[in-house]
Amino acid sequence: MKTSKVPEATILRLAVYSRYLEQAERQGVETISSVAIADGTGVTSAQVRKDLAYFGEFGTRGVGYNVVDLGGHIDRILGLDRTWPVVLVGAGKLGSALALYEGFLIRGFHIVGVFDIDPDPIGKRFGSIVVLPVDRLEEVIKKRGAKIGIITVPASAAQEVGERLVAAGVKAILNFSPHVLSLPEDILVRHVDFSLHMEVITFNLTIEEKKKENGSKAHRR
Amino acid sequence: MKTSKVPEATILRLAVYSRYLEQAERQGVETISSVAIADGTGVTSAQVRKDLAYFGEFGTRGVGYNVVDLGGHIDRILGLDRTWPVVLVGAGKLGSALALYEGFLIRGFHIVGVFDIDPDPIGKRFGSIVVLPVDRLEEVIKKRGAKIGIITVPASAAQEVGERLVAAGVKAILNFSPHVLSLPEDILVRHVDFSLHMEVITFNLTIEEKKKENGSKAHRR
DNA sequence: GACTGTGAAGCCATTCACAGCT
DNA sequence: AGCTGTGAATGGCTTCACAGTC
Repeated sequence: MKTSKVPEATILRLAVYSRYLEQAERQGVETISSVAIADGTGVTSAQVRKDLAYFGEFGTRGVGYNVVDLGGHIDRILGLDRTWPVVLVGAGKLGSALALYEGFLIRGFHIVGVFDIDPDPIGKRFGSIVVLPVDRLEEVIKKRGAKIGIITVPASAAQEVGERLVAAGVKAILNFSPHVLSLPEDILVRHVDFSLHMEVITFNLTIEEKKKENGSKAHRR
Repeated sequence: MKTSKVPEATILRLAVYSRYLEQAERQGVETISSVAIADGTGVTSAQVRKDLAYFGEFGTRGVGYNVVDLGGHIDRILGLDRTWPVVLVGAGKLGSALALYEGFLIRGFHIVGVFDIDPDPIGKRFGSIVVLPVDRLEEVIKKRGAKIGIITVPASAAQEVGERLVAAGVKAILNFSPHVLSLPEDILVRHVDFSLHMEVITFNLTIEEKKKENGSKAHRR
């Protein structure tokens, strides 16, 4: 019983297709080809068709895909055909930004609880919800049935927070702290580290520079 | 003149090794094996050795790697052996959080300018720097020699901001807006979309649920 | 004996190219 | 003719396994 045979890259692309289809739908497009989706999302048309083929046949040969239809299918595949209650621990700068992040709301991710250990931010409002002390974490997770948690606490507190989330019934965690969580295998953890992106950038910029240096060196002799 | 033959996955892992080595160094470890690095970062030891092999021979057979030494090599490879001036456009919630993000500072990414179109946040201080109007974007980029820009503006403004950054000399962009930028090929753009992570999570949670359903269905008949 | 560095094998994802439908 | 769906070919990354070194 493996988790699935679908590449993660495919899932990420499906999410991108979904956004593109929403846009096409807003523009009143009714039918769309794999080439059009590919152009709009920066992949190849064969890739689009292969990705969709993992889940069924959604198009009509000689015609293309019905935009609304395909969008619905993809959203169902991704689990976006419903709302997901999410709890967030760590009401610092980043936590506050995420609690109010519209991208989450639009896609059905509802922040139903924001928590902090520090008494300072407790009582603050983020939209309709109020920052609570971490003591009430378990209570809220259970009452709201949250299966997803977001961690935006400092590295030192991350592991403990992760364990409490799991103990209270959370099945998946989006971790923005720099600490690498060690949690049971069946818990889905995704680690977001902005510096990692920056480092890919600086690696490439550094290569560019080296190339230029070598170029001028070759020229010189 | 291809950009390089090194897989991006390798670069990302090098960044992770770098963090792990820093930690080992702080703990006073002098020598470390590929197995130890692998265990500490969740990869295989062969992977660690292969990744390093792209750039040279840094270890001693029968012994392992010198922690400080290897860390230095990796940081040089990633371009982390210096500081990088970075400008940030969009002083909203997320922009503020990033402007103060310690993870950047620690790794040598110095935010040397924060800009906004909205007059509201202008004049606000983030640490030592003050939010400026976007008119002064070009001036600051040139004066400080920034090659990296971060975009945290709404989708509607992202494209224009991207173009202005490039026109002023920025070579790489970390884009937090939901808009997919179209910029010259030689500009390195990395798109960060939190919802994408969430969608990978909901896809997997949805699969889990389906599995359980099928399990009980199979049981029932 | 321990551990690195690496060619070869294996595996997985992407691309190709075309048969099949409208 | 146009476009999807897919088996086959390709390409690239990861794992294996071992020769080389300390």
